[in-house]
Amino acid sequence: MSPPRRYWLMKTEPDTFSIDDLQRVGTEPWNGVRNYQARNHMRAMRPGDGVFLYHSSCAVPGIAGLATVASEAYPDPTQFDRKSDYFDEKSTREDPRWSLVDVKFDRKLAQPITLEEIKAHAEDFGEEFPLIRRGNRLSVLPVTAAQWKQLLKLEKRA
DNA sequence: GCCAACGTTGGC
DNA sequence: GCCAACGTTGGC
Repeated sequence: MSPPRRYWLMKTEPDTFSIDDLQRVGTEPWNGVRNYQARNHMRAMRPGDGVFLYHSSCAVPGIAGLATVASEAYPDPTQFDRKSDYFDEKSTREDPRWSLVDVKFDRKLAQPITLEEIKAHAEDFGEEFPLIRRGNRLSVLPVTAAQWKQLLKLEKRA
């Protein structure tokens, strides 16, 4: 029996890598995550899991599109690359510290589900929803099936 | 193991 | 650009 599909939210800065970039490349190895909690969430991902792609640090922060987890977690190659910004001299190939998954483009939302809208419906998501907790900085976070459904209801169809 | 200093994130 | 919140580092 296959495990149930799970859901996640992954942040990206659109100036660096946006939903349009993901659409263009199709599938992207989600490298550069250097936070243990976020890493652990990626290690829990399974191919087929649903992903909200969230644009942060931009004019209108919010969910910009949908994607799918396209691989199991595997070692992030940039941790071994001296020339990479994500190089980690303390990581070894025998015991890699950082993991990533491949993320596959699903669709771009006609209009983003903005952080403002999400906050306005905060009561639908419960107190536990990390995205709208004060000072949240986690770049990869779990979304429950109920939250996934509720959030999609906020989408304005074209 | 505590905690101050520091760096980063991310909304505004 | 500001600043609050948070994670990490390193001295003790």
